[in-house]
Amino acid sequence: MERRYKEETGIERLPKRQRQQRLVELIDENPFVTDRELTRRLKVSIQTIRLDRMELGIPELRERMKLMAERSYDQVRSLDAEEVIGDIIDLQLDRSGISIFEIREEHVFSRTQIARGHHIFAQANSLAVAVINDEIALTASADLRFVRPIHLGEKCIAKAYVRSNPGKAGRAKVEVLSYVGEEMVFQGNFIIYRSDDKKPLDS
Amino acid sequence: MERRYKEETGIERLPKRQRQQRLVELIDENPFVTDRELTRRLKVSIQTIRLDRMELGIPELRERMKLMAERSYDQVRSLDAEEVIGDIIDLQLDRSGISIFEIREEHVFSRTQIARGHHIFAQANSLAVAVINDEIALTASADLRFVRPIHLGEKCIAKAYVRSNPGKAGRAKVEVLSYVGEEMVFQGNFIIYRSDDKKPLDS
DNA sequence: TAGCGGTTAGTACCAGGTTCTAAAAGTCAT
DNA sequence: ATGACTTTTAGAACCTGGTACTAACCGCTA
Repeated sequence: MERRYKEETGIERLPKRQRQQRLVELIDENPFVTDRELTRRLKVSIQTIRLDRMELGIPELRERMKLMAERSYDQVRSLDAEEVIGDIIDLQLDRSGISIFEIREEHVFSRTQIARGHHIFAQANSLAVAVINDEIALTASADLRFVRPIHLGEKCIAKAYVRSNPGKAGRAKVEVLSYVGEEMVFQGNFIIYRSDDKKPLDS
Repeated sequence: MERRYKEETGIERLPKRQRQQRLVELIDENPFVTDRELTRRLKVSIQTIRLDRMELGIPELRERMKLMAERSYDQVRSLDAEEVIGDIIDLQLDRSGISIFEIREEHVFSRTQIARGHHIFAQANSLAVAVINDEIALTASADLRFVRPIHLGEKCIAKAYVRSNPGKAGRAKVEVLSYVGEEMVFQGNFIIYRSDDKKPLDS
């Protein structure tokens, strides 16, 4: 229930609900804040802060830091596995491959909710490199068409087809077509250098 | 100095140097280990563990977690600001722009230390979009050449030039040339849709 | 035998909490 | 104003995972 605090106290306090909301905001914008600091900001006792945290299910500072550390540690470990962007669900080396990539918050322009091009490229490029059956495969050149914008939440399915020189040295041509549902949203033609050639160029 | 412990103790211990090396390994492979756990693994007292940590300059568990949390927090924050990949150091809207991007661990293939193509593309693409003076700018198509591989630690300087339709509706052509030092390492031609046009395509 | 490096033990103290009990203060209906 | 009720505050005991410091001990060697 809302409470009207005595004006005599002269202390500006918020009703419970608003205070708890503010608490969430404060911790959100600085997860490293201690309860003691929060008492200063919210002008209530440390016990109130702690009751609020309990009600809201917000763990203590150390627990928050531990969670962040663990999360980042897991990420670092999986970053190594992230040689490929998107999940490859089918791969026939030197022939074709399919990968799925879901457009999430971090992939879109915040204003428009439209995926940034380099993520779409990254998926296609990764797949093109993966499909080449070679020690080292690097993108030499590419020709891209972004057919229509891809939005937050859409699942982008990339299909790669090796168009030339399968199993042979030098450069391979890979065509990648990306779809959302039935609709083609991206098309790219990649030239990939293979390791047996003398001068790999990139990727 | 090396010590030969009594065999009578029956306890297998390592000389100081090797123990400290092992300590580093253990903390390295699991940064969340407590001193107490380390006493179990290394069969020495907790004081020895702590002396070792001091000598080696390894902070306590909580400090380690805090550092990891802070590091990851900074990353998350910079990801948010990462509407543009690379630091833009010069921008003349509808004319030209320059950005710098340093190739770090997370940008390279671990095996070859060569930057993955999509990062180089991301820098160029971001710059091409940024240089267009419009509400919404999306990549419609692109034509890329990865001239030579870019390695870990190299600073990639991308220069973008608007080639057509400056300030006018429809689509703009942007050429991006990326250099390491004097050497051109990447070249891309982008077609960018501007918001005043009816159907933006991507980026 | 004294000295030295390395190890261990123990105590006091710390931050940043949790858990629990209890009391005080504010609010509302009657 | 009174009693019931929510909300806030206080305080003490306890916890983890340490730091800081003092003191002792062990094994070896000069």
